[in-house]
Amino acid sequence: MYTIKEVADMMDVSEHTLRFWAKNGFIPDIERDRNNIRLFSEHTLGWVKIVKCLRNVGVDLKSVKKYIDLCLVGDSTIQERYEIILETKKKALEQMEDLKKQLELLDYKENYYKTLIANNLMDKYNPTNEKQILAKDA
Amino acid sequence: MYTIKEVADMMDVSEHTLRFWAKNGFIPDIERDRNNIRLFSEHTLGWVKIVKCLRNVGVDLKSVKKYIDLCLVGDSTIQERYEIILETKKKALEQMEDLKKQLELLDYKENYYKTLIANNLMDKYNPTNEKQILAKDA
DNA sequence: TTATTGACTGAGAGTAACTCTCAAGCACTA
DNA sequence: TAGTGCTTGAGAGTTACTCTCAGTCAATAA
Repeated sequence: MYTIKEVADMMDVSEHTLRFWAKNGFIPDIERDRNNIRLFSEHTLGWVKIVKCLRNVGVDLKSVKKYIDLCLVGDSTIQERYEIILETKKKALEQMEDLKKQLELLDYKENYYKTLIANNLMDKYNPTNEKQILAKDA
Repeated sequence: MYTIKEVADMMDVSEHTLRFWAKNGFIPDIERDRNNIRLFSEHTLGWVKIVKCLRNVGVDLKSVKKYIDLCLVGDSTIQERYEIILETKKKALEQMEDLKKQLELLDYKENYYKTLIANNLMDKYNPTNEKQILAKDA
């Protein structure tokens, strides 16, 4: 059993956020000790893990709630949950592609600045490096 | 020269967001026609591109502003801008790693549900698939 | 035994970054 | 010349936290 602080450290989610998720039904089955302190079991960590995963991939809380509630309903929702997971995977893969594109631009900028610094050159007339970027994109 | 709508479509950023960015100094040098309508040049698109890139990687607006302002100052800030780009690249790569981890969990869930559906099995006692996930992680 | 330290609590205010609504202006078209 | 469609700025609303605060409780230090 873990305290909220331990879970926050382990999962890299703030205590505030964990409380917020707990209060709003994103983490079911949290036990309490005799002093009303939350105790997270391994089972409960599973909920935290999936909520964190969905949020990281950009699923909004409303949809996360829907998924959690489907889990709680039980067997009859397996197909629906499966589809949500597939949909979420698609989103995640799109984000990967997007990140890769942004990294290309960052790489380009890195080299641009590196060259400028190495050659002690100026970019007075071209603050966004626009011409180079477009030339490269074209 | 592009209208705000054209830019919004091209760059996949909403018109609202473009106006918000423009109003707050994230997109310098936007011209206007005689009816006060914004006209985006290729040069201006460069700004949109870098703002979008930084935001997508999770850089907050305050830091984006800092970078933009450094660009506007000119040559003397090249070193500092270079460091910001390096820092941002690091963040982007971390996000990649994170996304990969989330994808592993999603893959696991996908297979779990797929098997359940194929075998018409139940997950009554294990709504978060906790045991399996931990077994795999362990 | 008292005092203080530190983790925890719920309620609710504050924040970032959009996101949306609205009334108004202008230009084209039937 | 009325309507349609696109634009404008101002400002309200939304999401998902994020932080502050006053208060409870248990354990340790004096």
